[in-house]
Amino acid sequence: MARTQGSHSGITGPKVREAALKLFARHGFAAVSMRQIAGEVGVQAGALYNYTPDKQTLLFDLMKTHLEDLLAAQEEAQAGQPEPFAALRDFTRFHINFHTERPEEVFIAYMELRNLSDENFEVIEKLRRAYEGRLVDILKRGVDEGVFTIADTRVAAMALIAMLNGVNTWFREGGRLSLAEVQDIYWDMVRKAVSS
Amino acid sequence: MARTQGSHSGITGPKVREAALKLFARHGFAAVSMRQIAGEVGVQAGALYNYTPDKQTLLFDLMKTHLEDLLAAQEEAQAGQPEPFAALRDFTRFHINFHTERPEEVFIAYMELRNLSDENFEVIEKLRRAYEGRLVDILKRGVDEGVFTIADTRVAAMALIAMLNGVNTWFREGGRLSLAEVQDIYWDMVRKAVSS
DNA sequence: CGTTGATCTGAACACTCGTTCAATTATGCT
DNA sequence: AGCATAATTGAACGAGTGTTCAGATCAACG
Repeated sequence: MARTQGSHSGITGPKVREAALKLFARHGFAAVSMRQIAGEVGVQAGALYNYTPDKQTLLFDLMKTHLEDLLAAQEEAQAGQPEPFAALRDFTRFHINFHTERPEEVFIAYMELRNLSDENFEVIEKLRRAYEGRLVDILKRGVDEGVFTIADTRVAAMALIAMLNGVNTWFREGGRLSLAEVQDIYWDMVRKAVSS
Repeated sequence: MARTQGSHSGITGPKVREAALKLFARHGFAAVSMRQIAGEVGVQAGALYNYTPDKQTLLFDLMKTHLEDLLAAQEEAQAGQPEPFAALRDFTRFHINFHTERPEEVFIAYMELRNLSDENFEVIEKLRRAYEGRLVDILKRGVDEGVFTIADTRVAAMALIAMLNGVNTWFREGGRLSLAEVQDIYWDMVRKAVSS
């Protein structure tokens, strides 16, 4: 046998990425085989190599796309907000929103860093640092304008992002709290943490 | 060949756990083979099965021991601190201290949950929740006594622990900041986050 | 309608995996 | 000193790994 009916790059390509995303998030990169991904797509393992040069690049592309989307979305959400206080509030809400909408991508981007080659790791790390930089900038502006009281902006940025990332470990849509309520609770803590 | 010189359960046993800890933390559970662990110990793969029934139990024991140590150490550090404010300060310092001292155990305990069987996962999750409960209790007492202002104690506990765990992702001994400085910075943020 | 190129199969390659076990040797006890 | 047993080896098991590729088939274009 060979090419199957209805096969098309525009369909199989996204399917491969979706299957990899789901399986990597669920079982971890190392624990998922190319045959499992192929099975999820409905194709033989060899066919995957029309869409990725190898398994690791598949992981890398997922992470890279996710972080680029994150940066682009953050830029749009934040577009021209000069007030540090409002900017921090928007950042907090945006971060929770974006991350709870993509739990699988987030999980992979934070858990599978060690499975990247050195070069790929550098690319991903640079993107992550760029995102952290956005928050650092907001905090610095706030400190300069006397709106925030922060001992160390870099540490504060790391601390706040870690705190916000924590939402993904427990929040489930349809649970005790709505997303809006969670956003309010976290914004309350963030706001107070950077106040005097 | 067979039993080697100097071989002893009291020596090889801990060596196996140390090797597994180091390798699991560095490469991830699924990416580490029993032969790699054995190589690190200086023994053949078969010999490992004198110390663990299987690979997964090896992981489980590492996680269980870590969390039990954490609970015991926290209990001792907190022993009879009735004041919620002082208790939260002590908790913050203790948590940072304990976690930065055991980066490998912490990493494994948070990253390898999905590699546990259902029963093993339940045991670990119960221990983790017990630890979170310690913080929830402190926060609740503080709210009752009017010392803290918190919208949702459970969420606040999760948020604070996530924030404190973040230290492990960037802190390195001998870096720009000392551990004491880091503890002060985080305590400052924690304190403010639960204040009115 | 015929042809070309994209797409997929299925088999194969060369390893690696976790785990078991008979055989063998060192250690600790009497 | 001699013996029981704890500790380890090394080979073996069956299954699974990522990746390659010739050959087969389908889709689309001229």
